[in-house]
Amino acid sequence: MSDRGVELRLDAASGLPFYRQIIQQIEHAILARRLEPGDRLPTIRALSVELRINPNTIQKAYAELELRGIVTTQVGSGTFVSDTPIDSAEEELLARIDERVGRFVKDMEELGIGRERMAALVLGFREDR
Amino acid sequence: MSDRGVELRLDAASGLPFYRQIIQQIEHAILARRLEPGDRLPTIRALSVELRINPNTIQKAYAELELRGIVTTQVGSGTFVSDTPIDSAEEELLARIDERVGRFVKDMEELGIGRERMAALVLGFREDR
DNA sequence: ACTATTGTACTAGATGAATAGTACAATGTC
DNA sequence: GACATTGTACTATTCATCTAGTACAATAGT
Repeated sequence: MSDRGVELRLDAASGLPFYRQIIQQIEHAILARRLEPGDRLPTIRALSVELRINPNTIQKAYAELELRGIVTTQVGSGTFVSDTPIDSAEEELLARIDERVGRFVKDMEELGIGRERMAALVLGFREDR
Repeated sequence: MSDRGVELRLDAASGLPFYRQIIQQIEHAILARRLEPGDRLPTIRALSVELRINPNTIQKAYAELELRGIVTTQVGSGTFVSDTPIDSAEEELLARIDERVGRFVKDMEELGIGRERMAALVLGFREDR
């Protein structure tokens, strides 16, 4: 069974709320095949202890993941990666997105731009002339 | 005197606060030479009426622009674009940044990604493995 | 059946930020 | 010098949103 699983790392300074970081990292782990269908996610309580945050915050993340069909939850037994968490069409799209975001972030960081500013630039950009 | 000046357009749905949109758009107008050194910006009150927002919101934007040396304010007469709002080294950098942001936004929009999501992806991206 | 373990629901606190309200100060104009 | 016009300062309200607290419900294991 090896080192299958998620290694969640929260960054309070990132500007992204915890629950959203969790979602993103789990999604990413699935795309990277570090999590596969059927794998069990850490229990809400276990994570809540490990990350030192409230159970509800993780619950919120898991709930959204379930809504998107990425995980399935079974009260009493846990939360599991769905059979087909991401269909292959979507998967390819996500891979492309990830690739572009990575390129962009790297480029911008080389220009000395921090994440927050990148985000602001993206939000405020207008094509107009 | 022509059509020199700014055409500010606020978008409440953009996720960026008004005062920041104002800053960004004025900066952009300067880079695009639609505003030049010495040009007078709309008065706080005039904008407050036109945009239907509180004077203080514009004041906040102008204050930050002044702090950055981009504009100069004279109580009684108004707010003006500084002599050298942006030095040429910085200008080139900003142009490059703008270009990359534009490319990125366009790419992502073609993939069906909205601004908010782009911002979240940027904030949460991790190079790790 | 019992008990522990899992997720769930609901409420409330806390925080932070953006914007608004209102009154003030300085300068320009006549 | 009076008055209008400009920016400024300070406070407070609104608002959203995340996170925490706490108690509940369902399932699994024995």
